[in-house]
Amino acid sequence: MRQLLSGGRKHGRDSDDGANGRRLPGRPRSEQARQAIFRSTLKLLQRSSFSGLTIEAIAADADVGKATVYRWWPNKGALVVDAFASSAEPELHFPNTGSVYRDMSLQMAQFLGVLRSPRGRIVAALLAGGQSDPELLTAFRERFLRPRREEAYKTLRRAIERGELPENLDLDVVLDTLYGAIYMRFLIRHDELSENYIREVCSLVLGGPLRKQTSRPKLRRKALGICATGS
Amino acid sequence: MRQLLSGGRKHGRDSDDGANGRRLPGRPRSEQARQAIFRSTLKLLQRSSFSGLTIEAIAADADVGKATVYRWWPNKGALVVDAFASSAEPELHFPNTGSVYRDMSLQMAQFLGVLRSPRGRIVAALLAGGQSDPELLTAFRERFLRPRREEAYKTLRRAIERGELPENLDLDVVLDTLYGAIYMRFLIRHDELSENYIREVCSLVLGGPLRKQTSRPKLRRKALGICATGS
Amino acid sequence: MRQLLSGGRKHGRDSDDGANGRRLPGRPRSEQARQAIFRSTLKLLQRSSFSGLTIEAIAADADVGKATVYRWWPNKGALVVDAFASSAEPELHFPNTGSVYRDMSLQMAQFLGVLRSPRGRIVAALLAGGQSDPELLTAFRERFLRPRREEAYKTLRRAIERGELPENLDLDVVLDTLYGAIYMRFLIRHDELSENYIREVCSLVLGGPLRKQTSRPKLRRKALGICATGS
Amino acid sequence: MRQLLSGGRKHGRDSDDGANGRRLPGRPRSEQARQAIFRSTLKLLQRSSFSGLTIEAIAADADVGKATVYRWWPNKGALVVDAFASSAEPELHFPNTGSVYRDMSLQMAQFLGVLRSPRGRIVAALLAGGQSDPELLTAFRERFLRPRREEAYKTLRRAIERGELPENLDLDVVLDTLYGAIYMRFLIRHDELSENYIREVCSLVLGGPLRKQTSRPKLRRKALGICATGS
DNA sequence: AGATAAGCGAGACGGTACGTCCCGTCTTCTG
DNA sequence: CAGAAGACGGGACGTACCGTCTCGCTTATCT
Repeated sequence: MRQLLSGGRKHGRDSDDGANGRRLPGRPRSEQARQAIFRSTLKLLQRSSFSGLTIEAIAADADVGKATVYRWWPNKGALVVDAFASSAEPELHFPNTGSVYRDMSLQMAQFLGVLRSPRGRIVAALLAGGQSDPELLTAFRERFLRPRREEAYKTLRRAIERGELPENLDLDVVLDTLYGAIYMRFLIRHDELSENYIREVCSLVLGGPLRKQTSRPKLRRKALGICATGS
Repeated sequence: MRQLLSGGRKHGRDSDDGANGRRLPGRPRSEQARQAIFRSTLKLLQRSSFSGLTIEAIAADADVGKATVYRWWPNKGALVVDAFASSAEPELHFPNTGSVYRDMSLQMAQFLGVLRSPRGRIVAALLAGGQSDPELLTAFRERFLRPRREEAYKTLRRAIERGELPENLDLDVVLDTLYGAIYMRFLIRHDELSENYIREVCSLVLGGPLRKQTSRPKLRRKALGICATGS
Repeated sequence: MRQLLSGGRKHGRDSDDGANGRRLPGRPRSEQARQAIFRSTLKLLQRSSFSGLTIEAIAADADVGKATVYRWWPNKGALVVDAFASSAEPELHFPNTGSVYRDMSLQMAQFLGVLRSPRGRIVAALLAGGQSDPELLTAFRERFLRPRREEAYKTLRRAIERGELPENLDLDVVLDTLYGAIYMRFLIRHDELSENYIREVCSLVLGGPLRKQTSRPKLRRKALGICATGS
Repeated sequence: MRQLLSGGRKHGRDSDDGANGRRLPGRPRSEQARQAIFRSTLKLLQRSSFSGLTIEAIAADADVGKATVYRWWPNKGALVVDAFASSAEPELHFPNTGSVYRDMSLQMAQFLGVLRSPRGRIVAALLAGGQSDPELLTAFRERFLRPRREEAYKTLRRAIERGELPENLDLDVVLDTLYGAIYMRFLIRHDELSENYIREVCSLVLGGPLRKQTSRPKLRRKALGICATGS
């Protein structure tokens, strides 16, 4: 996962921190340039789409030679995913409230916040670009999706231990159903993507909180309770 | 909605079928060229991605002047969506089996078939392109999504009338949850997109068929039945 | 010379004036369109160069179908030369003052007036276009140059008869030397093209008028001494 | 005058030969590409006219990117004039025989040789193109015409010092009359452009050589009689 | 009067070249 | 040896005209 899409140059990050602590000869990589490139990438990506973003523009905006970009990233996708990862890491953790419904809907609401922020454009750009660049998609999965999913597993397993969810549940199916509902409205934009929508999705998939039951009793009873036992 | 993304030329389709039956002066649009362009677009799109597809290549493949393409479609996206819609219309209908679960899962399996076929690339291309071109996304929604959704509403309403689903159900939430699960795995490709996955999603969201109960009794009872009553 | 560059259609000009006086069936050529095309051609040529002039623009400006232009003129050059000839005929005649110097310099001054007028652009355009289109050059010679040259021969022969010029003079050499001096400054634009320049050229080639002698005594005395005193 | 029509890029010719001898950073301009472009330009110009010449064809023939052409020359004319100047510099000098007539007619015959060679097409192309592109014409004057004219002045001044020509002669008028006669027949092509024509023009304007008098006695006697006998 | 014929405007057609943009690579000098 | 600068061959962009074509309509002569 490390350096997923980056080039394998001499002075790249992670290359000189071996046990010996020796550095290679020659000028070391400019951390300043690296960050300027990230900054410009994210900045430009908020104005244009993935396909409208050009290395030329990034290099110009970052006051950096085009070759410096190509030296460290093999293509646009690798750079974008790196820039995204470098900026998005610390957010989006799962709470532990003692209720799956609350844990999941809170985290999904956080995620919704990200999608609505300027960084939402970047997520869209990554997924768009990933449709024609498998490595970009891989990077998105490894660097963004997987870390969150690991946490989500824990949240769901806690719910199973508490008895809130059945034991033989396929966690991936649950998570893809929950998050798929978000991604769908985010990517296709055919309907409102609101906190209330998230609550309804969670209710539908996880069973809602007590106060929700009165408003949707029939679905639960009919679709799953009675139907299940009575027929 | 008609001619959503097409140029506003004189001899466009739908322009001469008014009540008067008169044609405009000037050479009429070449239906032959139009179809050759569609054919080449779909053909090339199965080999390359949306961004790798070029108008130049389409025109060359269709033995058509580049200007003829630009005369009728303002951009690549408009052309692709038109070509896709012209080829995808007649499929993907909903059966009426008397069971929501069966109706929905059958149609979703059909849809899965499309996504797995060469035309799946086109759906991916449209959604990717749509992230930077709102009109493309609009066209996708109007020409592809909406017709299917109208049918889906009917299917769900039949289920409500039969008492399979509760009356105050938000149909859009149900549909986005079901199809979002498909789109998510289709676009992010992090996990298998199989008929079995579809069945599990339908079970989770709609409640499974009778024969499925034995295999997943706990989920239903725990997640929704017992949980609902017990908490 | 007739219809030098025009196409050979049925209803073209000069086609129905045969002995029989019969017209062909079918709609006759529109004289109105013909003149509108000429008008637009000359108008547009004053703004742009020959190569910058387009049939498309002429047709649009003349409110005429592009095919109507192509029906009657095989190419841009033919049209331009036709338009020019239709507008320039009546000018540029030679006076008969009894002095070659005066006859020639007066006519050359008239010509200078044409070159300085908006029509000068057209002469330049014709000669420029003629460098890559032999027919255009031929048309320029036949329709514009030759008629004037015929008159010029007469003027020079009168001078020979009067004894102003020697008998075995090559008239073409004299005329090309005189007019070449004008064309050179007109086309290369390296120096002033004034009435005074014309007088000096005439003096140099033909011998100047008596009153010019004081200002340029040595050249005159040497080059044309006897001539000057003898006439 | 230097770089008359060339673009103002960093690594253009003449840009690094300052006193310091330092080069600018960045890849230097490819001399190889420059010469290949010139070669192809001249080669193609001998087959087609100025307007038929395309940058696209030049770039293809020179195995060079189209952008490389546009990087250094703003338009076709600038390129053509540059290519022409780079190939025509060393010729067309004036002899010093002790006779204006001989000096001028010899040089004019050399010039005639150029006009008749494949390079003649280029001169025609330049003057044609120059009618719609003032900069092209300027370049032609500065790079081609002026150097020759400087030499011509010296030739004529020598003649004045020798007493062959009068002192107050307007040299430009003489030269434009002589060369105008050539340019006129070259550009309009209405009559033969031969060495004999040149001799006749020189005789007419400068007074012929002694041995020429027998062949054209009347003109000479009248026009230049005294001069001829008195010298 | 009707048939036949040709010109008219409009405007779409397959093409070609335009001049621009960016690609990803390269070559050079500077730090 | 990295970095900036910037030129390189390449290729697609979207536009402008080319000269041709197919329309519906108009204006004539010929039967």
